[in-house]
Amino acid sequence: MRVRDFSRPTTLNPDRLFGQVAQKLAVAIITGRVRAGEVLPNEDDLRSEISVSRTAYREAVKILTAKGLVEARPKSGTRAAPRERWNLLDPDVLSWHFESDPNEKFIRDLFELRRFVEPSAARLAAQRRTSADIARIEAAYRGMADGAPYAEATIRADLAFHEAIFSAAQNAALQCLSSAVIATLQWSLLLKTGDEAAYIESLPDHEHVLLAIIDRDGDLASARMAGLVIDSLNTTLASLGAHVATETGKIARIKHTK
Amino acid sequence: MRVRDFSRPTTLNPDRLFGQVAQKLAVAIITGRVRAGEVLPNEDDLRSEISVSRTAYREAVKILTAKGLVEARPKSGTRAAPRERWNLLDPDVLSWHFESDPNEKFIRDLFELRRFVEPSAARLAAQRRTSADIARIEAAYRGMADGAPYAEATIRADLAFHEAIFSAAQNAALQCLSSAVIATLQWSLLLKTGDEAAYIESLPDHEHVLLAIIDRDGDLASARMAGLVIDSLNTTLASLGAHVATETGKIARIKHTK
DNA sequence: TCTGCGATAAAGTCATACGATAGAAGCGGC
DNA sequence: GCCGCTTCTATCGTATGACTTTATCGCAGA
Repeated sequence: MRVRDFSRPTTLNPDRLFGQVAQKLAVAIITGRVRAGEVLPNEDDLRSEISVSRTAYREAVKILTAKGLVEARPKSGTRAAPRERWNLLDPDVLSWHFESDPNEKFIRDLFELRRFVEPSAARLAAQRRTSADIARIEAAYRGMADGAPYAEATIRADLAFHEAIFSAAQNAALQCLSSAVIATLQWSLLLKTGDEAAYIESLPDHEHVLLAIIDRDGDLASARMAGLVIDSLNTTLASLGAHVATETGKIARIKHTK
Repeated sequence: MRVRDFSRPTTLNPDRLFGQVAQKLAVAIITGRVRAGEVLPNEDDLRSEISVSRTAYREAVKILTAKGLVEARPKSGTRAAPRERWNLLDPDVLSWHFESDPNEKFIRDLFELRRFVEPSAARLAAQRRTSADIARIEAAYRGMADGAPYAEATIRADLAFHEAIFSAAQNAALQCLSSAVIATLQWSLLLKTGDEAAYIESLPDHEHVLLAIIDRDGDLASARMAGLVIDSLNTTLASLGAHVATETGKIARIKHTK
């Protein structure tokens, strides 16, 4: 499944050769086409599919190594790493997940993380926000309210809304999780596309969060954000169920990890 | 400040050349010796300091690119990226932070993250733990209780305790944060070294968390873990204050971001 | 002053070569 | 025939030199 990916192209240069190779390999690993075995088929693959020099190949491997997707041991070969080693929260790794089918367990995990993290971020944002932060969040909210549901600009505004809140929380470590939240949102919006009612109903929730942050009411902002996330999870799971039900052929591919 | 680093050597191969170069560059960036300017002095530096081929240098740069520390653009050169782009939660990036002086703001940020995430992890662990999880957590606790405070084995047991709880939470996304928590703990333990009272007082807290998880009491586990984190933050901040007060020469180097 | 084209610098790509070593295959001794 | 040792090979790591691509900067012309 190839979907629209609105995440900023953080590090991988998609137009550069090593970036393309890295993406190709990463997707093969993440989708499970390559397990914990040798990645060596690529050495032939690069000779057959797209002829690429060893330099470009090695640099692609270095990128994947840095993100924990592969492990290159001195002489025994370059193997795909087990999933526990992957930096699942790395923006690129998350973005590569969009190339594969939705893994329901992983989406649940991400939503769980949102459920824990985003209310706290909203609380901090309420306590620490500057007027500039308010302007950013408010602009994003307007973009959501004014645009047509699921239009590209509207989706971008939705993502910007949540990102601005993380930014206002003034916590560098927390900020790094915003990419994971953005990815979760993208999955969610993608699956819900067409369910305009759910989108419109979520608008007041967003506004309530905004108002609580303006009022510097941390508890309220946290509670409202928690409600927002839970609603989002529920509608997403409903859509996911519908998704699975309609696309019968894909049921088997919805993998629950263990 | 070079300190003991107990984090598993995730990806960087310290014995390999490109790994050493990557570490060298990363530390230079993280400590702030290189700002958002050119990293290009290295091209000469590698010629003067340790003569390293262009291959090894480029692969090191690729690693740093993958972790968001540098941005390489065709003509304008390879620049150190602004801090917002860094993958601060990447295990290697965290481990490289240990090469620099403690940044109080960053430690606070990490503790804030712990404060939000770890109680939730404890709650999930209580709900989902298997008997194998219990065995792991309990073994780690015993290691903490039996060993001498701040001995290497004891510290490892402490880290293992928290990691085992993350593992028991059965959430892949959450699990990725365990490396950040481990890093926070290491800073904390390092700063508190010598304060045996604080360590001994924390033992019952750990045991209470363990018991709540055994009882599958999520609320209790969460609350107790929250208390543990807060206590840890308080004693750490106290030690940090003492640290700053005694090492007068370093006060200026304790940087508050912005 | 603005526009555009070429010079230029740096990253990116390719090809080749050699060294080191882990793991496998082959060989010989018991 | 089984076991241990040697050799052999595959693969990663490193080095080097040449060429390509790209984007910035400055000069020249309108």
